[in-house]
Amino acid sequence: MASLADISRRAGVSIATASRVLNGSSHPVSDVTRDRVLAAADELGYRPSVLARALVKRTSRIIGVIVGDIVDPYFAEIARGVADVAARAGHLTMVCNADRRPTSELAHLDVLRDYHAAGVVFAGSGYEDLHDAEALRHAVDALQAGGSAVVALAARDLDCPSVLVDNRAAARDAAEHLLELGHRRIAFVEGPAGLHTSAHRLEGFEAAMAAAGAEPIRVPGGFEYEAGAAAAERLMAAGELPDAVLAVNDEVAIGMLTALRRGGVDVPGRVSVAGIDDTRPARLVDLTSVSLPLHELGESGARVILEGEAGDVVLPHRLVARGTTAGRG
Amino acid sequence: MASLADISRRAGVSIATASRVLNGSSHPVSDVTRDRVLAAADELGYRPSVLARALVKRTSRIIGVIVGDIVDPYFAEIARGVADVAARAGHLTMVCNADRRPTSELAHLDVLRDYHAAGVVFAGSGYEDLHDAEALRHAVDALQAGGSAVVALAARDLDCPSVLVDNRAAARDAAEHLLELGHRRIAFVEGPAGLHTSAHRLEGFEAAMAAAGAEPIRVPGGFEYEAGAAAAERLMAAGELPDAVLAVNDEVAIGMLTALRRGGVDVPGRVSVAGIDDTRPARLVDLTSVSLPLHELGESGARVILEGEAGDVVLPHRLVARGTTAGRG
DNA sequence: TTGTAGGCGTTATCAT
DNA sequence: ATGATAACGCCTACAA
Repeated sequence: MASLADISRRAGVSIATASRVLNGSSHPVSDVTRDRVLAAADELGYRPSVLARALVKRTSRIIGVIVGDIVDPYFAEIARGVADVAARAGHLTMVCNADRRPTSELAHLDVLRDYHAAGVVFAGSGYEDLHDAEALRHAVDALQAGGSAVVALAARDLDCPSVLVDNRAAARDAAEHLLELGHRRIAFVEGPAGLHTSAHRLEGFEAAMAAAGAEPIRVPGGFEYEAGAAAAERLMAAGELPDAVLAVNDEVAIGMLTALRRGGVDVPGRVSVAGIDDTRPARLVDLTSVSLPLHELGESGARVILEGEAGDVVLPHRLVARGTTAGRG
Repeated sequence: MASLADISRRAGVSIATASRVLNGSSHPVSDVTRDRVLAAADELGYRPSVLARALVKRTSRIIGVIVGDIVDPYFAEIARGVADVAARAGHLTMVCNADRRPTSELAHLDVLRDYHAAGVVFAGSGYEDLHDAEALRHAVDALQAGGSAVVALAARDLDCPSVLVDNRAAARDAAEHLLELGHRRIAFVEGPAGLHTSAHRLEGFEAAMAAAGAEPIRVPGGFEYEAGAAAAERLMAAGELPDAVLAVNDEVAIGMLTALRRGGVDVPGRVSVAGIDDTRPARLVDLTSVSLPLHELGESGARVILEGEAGDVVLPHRLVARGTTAGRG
């Protein structure tokens, strides 16, 4: 609460001088005055007002991360990546939970703009056919016009740099792994409808199947455990189980795996199961998955904001074969 | 970017008047001028500057939630609870990841203070013997002196209201469930050392065991999957398996469960496994657990900040018996 | 090298 | 009912 005025008074200098030494200005200041100011600031426990500073400089050291679901480990890992480099640069990162609702994203963007955020990171994928698409683009424009940097870490119809992973290739690699193990009847548990990521992963799967001349089986799903479990029930109820199943993400794969085993189905003996993302739970249950550089994604995102690093990059992924996939008996 | 000055000019009124109608002041304003101002604001797309406002009012509509680990579903659920009621009141909630490091907590508290946060919620437990305890208390004092409300959702050595769950009772209930099933040799996988929550849950377990005249077995652990898996390995390597194991939380229980089954141990046939928290993954793997009102905890926390609701409350929990615990064959 | 002064966008006090 | 105007705390030309 000690302000620059307090410091200047105590140090016997003008506010301007105090300001100059206290904010690393390049403006020359004699060593003696500098020391006096520093001493005064120290004694009074001076803390610059970020509010006042943001008001005049029109930018703050805040980075917003818009995530689709804060409980999803996928986003949590990305958020940590952002926070790590942001913190190192003295920036604060705030994780905003959009609950996969565009209107909620919009609300967060407004707030971020209000606070003159240094930048905002879109961690999740956008919707293919979006009613609020226009509004979203406007919000992003406004943000950028206000000096905030914007970066997307997944496919979005936004005019901003991006750091991505190749979801089609990731799904294709997983499918090919299953095919190489000798499986032909492979089911794909789809993600939420309308999401780019869902569509891309499905495309990758179908491409691999088509190339192998195998018949793809599609099962509706989602992004959460329950969806995987429900898909498993459906598969088991249908009587004829597939040789293998690839899920749109790890959570769904684990839901599938668990329900299958609970239903007495031997995994990987009878059916192989694989996921995508390679989040922490995947490693726990020894799930075959495609490892995505989630943390790096976040780090890179923060860097394009903080250091103006070039965007439009695609980071590499790699398949990690574990205990839930095996060759045909 | 349209400021009050712009509006007042366009509406042909003073800045003061424009301000009065635009911020729901109780100061009387004639209907005609009000309409003119409203119209001008609308045409110019006026948005009040939260920064300027916070600067003069010395308070902002930000609520900070300090979590120990953003990947932990326990915290995610609490954060959602806070965000839900905060959003309804037009407040923004920012989730701050402290990585279970007091120094990190301190840093976040500083920022929150800088922004004159309306309040801060400590979602996680404090440390029993903390080097930074003094600093933390100071930070909280400063926060409160600055007008921010503070509330703790777990045991902390802080001078602030709290909304809690009874961790001792929760662990005791779980242990009693195991005892009632006829188990005698029960192991407890402990949480991270030095954390209040860890200590309380251990106490509850030991109290139940003592009351039943059973010999408690303690196994070091942590809060994550890996700790549970490691504990399982240790147990299996030791040769003689316990009848049942209670883990300090669900993640550890699931790590235990998975490792046990992978090691060929029948759960719950040979050994029963239970956790505490009842987070989403627990329901997935059909884990017996103690259900804590995590979301409500967050909601209540937000309410004591927003509505000055009385603190120092203890919310009820309840045991949920599922498929990982069974009576002795 | 140091100081003066205007401005950032609001709110609030005091006149009118 | 309306309007000046002084804060709030800081930065930054422009002067000296």
